[in-house]
Amino acid sequence: MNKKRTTIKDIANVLNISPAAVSKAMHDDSRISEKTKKAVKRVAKELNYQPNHLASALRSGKSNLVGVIVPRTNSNFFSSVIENMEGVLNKAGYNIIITQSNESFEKECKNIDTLLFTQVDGIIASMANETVDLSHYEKIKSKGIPLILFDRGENDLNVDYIGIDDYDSSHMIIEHLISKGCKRIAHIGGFRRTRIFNNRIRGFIDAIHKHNLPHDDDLIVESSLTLEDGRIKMQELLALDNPPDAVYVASDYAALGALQVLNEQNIKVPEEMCLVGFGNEPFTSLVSPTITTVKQHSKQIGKIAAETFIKRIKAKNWKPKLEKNILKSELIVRNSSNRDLSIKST
Amino acid sequence: MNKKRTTIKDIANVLNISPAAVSKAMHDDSRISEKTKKAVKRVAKELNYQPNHLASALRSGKSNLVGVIVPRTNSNFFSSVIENMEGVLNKAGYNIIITQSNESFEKECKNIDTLLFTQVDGIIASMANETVDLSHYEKIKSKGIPLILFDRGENDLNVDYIGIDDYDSSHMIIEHLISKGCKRIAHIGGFRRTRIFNNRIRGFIDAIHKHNLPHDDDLIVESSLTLEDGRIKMQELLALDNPPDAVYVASDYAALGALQVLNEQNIKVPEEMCLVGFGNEPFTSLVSPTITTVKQHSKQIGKIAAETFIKRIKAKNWKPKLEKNILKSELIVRNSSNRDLSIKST
DNA sequence: TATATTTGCTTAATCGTTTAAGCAAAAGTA
DNA sequence: TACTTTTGCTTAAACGATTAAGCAAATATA
Repeated sequence: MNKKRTTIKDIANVLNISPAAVSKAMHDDSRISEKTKKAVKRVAKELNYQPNHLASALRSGKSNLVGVIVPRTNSNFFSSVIENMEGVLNKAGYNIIITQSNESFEKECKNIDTLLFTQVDGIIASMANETVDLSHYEKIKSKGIPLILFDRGENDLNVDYIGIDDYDSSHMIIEHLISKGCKRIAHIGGFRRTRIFNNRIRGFIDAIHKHNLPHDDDLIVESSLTLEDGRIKMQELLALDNPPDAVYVASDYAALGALQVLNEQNIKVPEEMCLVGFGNEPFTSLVSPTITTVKQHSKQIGKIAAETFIKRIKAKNWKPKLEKNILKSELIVRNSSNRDLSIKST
Repeated sequence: MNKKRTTIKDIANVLNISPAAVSKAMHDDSRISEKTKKAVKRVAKELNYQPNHLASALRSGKSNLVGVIVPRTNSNFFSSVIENMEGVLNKAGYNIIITQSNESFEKECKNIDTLLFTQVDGIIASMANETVDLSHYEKIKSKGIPLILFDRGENDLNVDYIGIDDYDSSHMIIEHLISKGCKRIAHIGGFRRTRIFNNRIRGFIDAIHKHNLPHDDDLIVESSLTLEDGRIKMQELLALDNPPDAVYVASDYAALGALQVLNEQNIKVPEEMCLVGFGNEPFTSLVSPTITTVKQHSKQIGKIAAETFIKRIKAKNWKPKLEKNILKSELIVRNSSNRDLSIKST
């Protein structure tokens, strides 16, 4: 029962040098001879030395841990972002702690406390739907550790941000729908208080105006964008005196709910109603009809977020110039909007 | 720019007592007077004291961190397990570090190294599909920290395990299909080397025999159970001279692939072919027809796994009696197998 | 009143590493 | 040869908490 871990002291004893020399040898300090370095590394391997992360973190003030906060992990988008973030961070010697807010403001605050308590070197987060008060994020900033936001961000916080161009995405969608002959387009959006949803709504309205389509307030609704919200809002839209001939939903989950209602009411998609979602969740290609949606480049977002963190850590002199990475999104046209123009036309 | 954190020393200075007294007061040591405790806690709050987790972990040898390894987080099952595990562990003062293996053996090994390096107090894991060699898990055991497996476990490791009764689940499914008039049932399973898939196959075979249905080796196939695998294996089954009238697929993803093929080939589900999946992924209730599946009680599995860990930590004297929690699963009957018996009957 | 026990703290060592400071010996320079 | 510089290490003090040991003063017990 060999409970005792090997420490640098043990290595030092074997080689009759000081623990300090061992520590420096392990870090390839220039003031240690190659011979000693070789010997130290050999003995370290022989004794199966595993550095005590806590001790080095305590001494150096660095934990080599990055905290990640996402609304939930069981979304394809977030899980893909995390996977790619992890790849970059692991290579740079960082490990990540993933926490979920479940879209709850309270849980998000707790997560931040947990992460700060764990002495993470930085936090990469995507805000919960509920979040309006930003004081807990200010807390991170005031500690002086890097904070990077992605997808769900907030301009007021004045921190690095990586996301897609939501405003432009709305334009892409509207132009696609117009090209499919749609004349009266509705938008089931998220709440305006969240930046990305506000941008999507602004993009929607501006694109509508640009192309001289009717701007009817009844056609723009806000919700939490759950599947159930999608159902309810779709029903409301269908009950209008003058219902739309296309719906752009700001989330795939809500789009699915809308699709269910359309199927139930025997409204043919895309013939009678075009439908577009957002996020490219896997199920969009599995349901019938398959749903046209927007790909958010989760891989790049993850990588860039991680790289931005590393830049911030390396730049000791906290430069105020912020990274605002806005990626172009990609429209994935599927059956829910891909109707034959030879029948209906311009 | 107030970079300096408050330490117990600062509190001690304010109150003119020793840091040791402060530490004890914070931990409600019986040898500290109520008056001092009150004062310490008041000053701690005033100075916004946050205990340095690294220092206490280093000294006490406990990190209060639990490592979690899952094949992937973007599955509803695993994300729900994690959420519930987290609830229990947070209450007990533990935080969790989530890592994903992406079903890769190599990544799993790396994750274990990462977690051990981070000095976690225990590891709760579900094994990757690829994993056959168990030496890296033995490494955890040899460090003397608790290892708890769930869902994807392995008897040879001789550790605590929480999962559902896969053998019994197969029986439930077969009996349900027989009650729906199915006479020739096929099984698209996972690889036998993984315990749960082996159990499902064993259960399938035994149930077939028990009810005197034909046991045809062509009707039992093994695969990685991806959506694509489901497609391929379904096509193979349909190409048989004597194809089945029902298919039990050991994963919802593969079941979805099978359903796509059936839809494409205009084979009516459930009239001509009954289909049952496994896992109760959300999309099973979203596709058309909805898929009959098995609910795995992710919430309970998460909770019990966390509670088992806590038990192990508290039981300093490493009792060899292992927890083997086998929960009963629940069959969720949906349209893909719910055919009208008044037409076809016993 | 004398002794034992309890209370409420302090002192100092410790966890394993990093790192500033320092010091010989070796090598370079004039 | 006499000096500066570089090399290759050592010493010792941190980092911030925990904790065993100890010691007065207060309280209890005989």
